[in-house]
Amino acid sequence: MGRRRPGTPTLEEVAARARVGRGTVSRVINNAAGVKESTRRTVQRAIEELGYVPNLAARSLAGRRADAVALVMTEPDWRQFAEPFFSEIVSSLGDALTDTGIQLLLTLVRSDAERQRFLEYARGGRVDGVLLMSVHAGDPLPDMLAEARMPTVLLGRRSGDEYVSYVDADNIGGARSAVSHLLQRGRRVIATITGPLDLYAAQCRLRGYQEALASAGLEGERTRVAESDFTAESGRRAMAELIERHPDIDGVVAASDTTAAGALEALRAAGRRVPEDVAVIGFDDFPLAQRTEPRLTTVRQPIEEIGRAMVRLLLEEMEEGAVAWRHVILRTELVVRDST
Amino acid sequence: MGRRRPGTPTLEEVAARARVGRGTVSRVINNAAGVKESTRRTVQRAIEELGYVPNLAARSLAGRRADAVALVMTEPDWRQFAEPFFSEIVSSLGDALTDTGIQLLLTLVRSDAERQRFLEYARGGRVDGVLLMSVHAGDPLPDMLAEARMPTVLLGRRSGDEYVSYVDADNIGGARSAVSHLLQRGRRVIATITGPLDLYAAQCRLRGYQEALASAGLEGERTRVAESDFTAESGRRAMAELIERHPDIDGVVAASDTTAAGALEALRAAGRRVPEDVAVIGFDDFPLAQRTEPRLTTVRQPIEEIGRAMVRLLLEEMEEGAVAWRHVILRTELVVRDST
DNA sequence: CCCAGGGTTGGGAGCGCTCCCGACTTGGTG
DNA sequence: CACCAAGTCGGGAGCGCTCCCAACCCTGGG
Repeated sequence: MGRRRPGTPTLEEVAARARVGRGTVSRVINNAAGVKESTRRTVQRAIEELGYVPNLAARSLAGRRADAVALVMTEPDWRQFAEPFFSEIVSSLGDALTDTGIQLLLTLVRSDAERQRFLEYARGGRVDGVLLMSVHAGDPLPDMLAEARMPTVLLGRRSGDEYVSYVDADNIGGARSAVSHLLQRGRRVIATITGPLDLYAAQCRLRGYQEALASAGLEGERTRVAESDFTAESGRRAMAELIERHPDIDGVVAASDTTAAGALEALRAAGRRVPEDVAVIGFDDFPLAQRTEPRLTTVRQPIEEIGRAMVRLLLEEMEEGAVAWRHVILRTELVVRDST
Repeated sequence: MGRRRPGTPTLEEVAARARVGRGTVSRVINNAAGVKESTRRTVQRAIEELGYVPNLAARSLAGRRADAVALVMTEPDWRQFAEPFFSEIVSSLGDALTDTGIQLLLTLVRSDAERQRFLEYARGGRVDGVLLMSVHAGDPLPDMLAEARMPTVLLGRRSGDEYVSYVDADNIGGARSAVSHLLQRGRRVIATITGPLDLYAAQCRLRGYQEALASAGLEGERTRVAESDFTAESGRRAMAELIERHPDIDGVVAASDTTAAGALEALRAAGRRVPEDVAVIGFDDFPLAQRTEPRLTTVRQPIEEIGRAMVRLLLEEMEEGAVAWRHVILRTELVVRDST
């Protein structure tokens, strides 16, 4: 296992070259106050001349921190990763971390072995905190991290998750507003295409749909609900199924823009006009929503804010050492375009 | 910056509890030989009772290795990440690393600042090697890593890349075989939809297309070439454009399955039957290729082997300290389905 | 000219582990 | 029963950094 790399200059060597003490060099590289400007410059020159780079293992060991956080994807079906939601979130997290000096590391956890390995990595101190996305109902990872007292923030809660911090969008409210909008537009036979129902977010959106119908005095029929897995393909299938069961459908609330895009195709194939015959609403407001034909009315999730909030909560937990749990629910917003 | 976590037991404490020396405990946790079975069990019990987890920073510092490698995505347009190619590769790399005890970390490099930060991370010794995917022509990262003597393996070479290790598929050969196949099927007006041409892989596929046409004595017309960015949407657009320019097209070689899927839609929209009027060939052989209508004939890239080869090369470089460059070109394979 | 007090600086004491050498146990041999 | 090699073990010497306290340097007021 000879994995060592060629000798890099050490802090001590920089100190010798600049004719100062170790402490001074340390202060300079950490931008700490209390160093005379002239000294700082001397040290900086020595650093450049030697091409010095701090050894992060030593820094971690002495400083008891890693300056890195992990974003874990536990998606058992890792292909979901290809959905735009992931890349949008990852991007926003990256942005939110930009000037904290913290490195964002993505890791896959696709099996028990990988979960175990990651846990050792985290407990071993290679990261200071963990962001978890797309956590399914039975996943033990959050509890394991909690037990290890590792600061953790979930994206999207699971039902009953109180003893862990999370950031989530107001899925129920979003779905309600989608249905209300359709009702206002005079639609009366409204169906929904849900996401995978082992995801709490998908359950919430379904609940919002049902509640809105109920409070409008309309019967929420079970048969007007079809499940998808958030992909366009499954959206198409679900829509086809719904039309067949209920030819009189005049409105659909989809669980994501991707799903809605699939639904649009199915409607076109069935000869239904959108929005004239059937109005369609998506969820997420991804760039995709503006490129469909017609452009999609959709419930906007504030992805940018979600990322920022996750990072903020995580930093807070890291600061205080996970003594409290924080929950943030972000408001959604209906974006009306041409499909309703 | 109080980022420290609560006190974890140390190796020394385990040793004390098991009434052995530090060295013995170290041997046990590293599964080294030369420990009596009974001693090993005693130590193991102590480890469990204390819930001991090795401090990886200390291990790195003393052992001069990180037991981690990074997979860097330098895609300036990070949304490409959502393409299936990425998740397939990531999956195969994960598999290839499973029993090496090495943690795979994905990192995004979307800007100069992020590139700099990653470089410090890598040079600081947090990873033992770097895998680079989707490297565009002008990207300075490979050279920077080489200068730091960091073991590095590229996925897909860039033109003229000799002084860096890489793994690539035989893109030229793959494209040639696609064209040959169409010629055999009696097609004579063959177009191509390329990938983004600043990617060497896309250039190679284009070259293969041109060479195959030339050696069949057919004129390779420039106007039968349309560029895409590997997305379905751009494939659709490119195809529409091609049909307009050349209504007599009877064969198309697309630069990826996703692009081909887009092309299929455009053909359908234009009332062309596949394969009767126009034969279509994809590239990659993703699961998608079997779900299109009709199922796609495609040039298979051996993703699994690519991942394994990348890991193998990287491990070799890590072992010897980047003293040589290795190049592996993997054969592609034509998979004939219903679209030709 | 002396001294207080703030601004700088040096370097000891770890952080928790691996490496490795020397020492101690065995059990078999002569 | 002495002796030796192989099998086990203990613990010193770092790895390169941060933290922190003591020591030093000035400056200005008394």
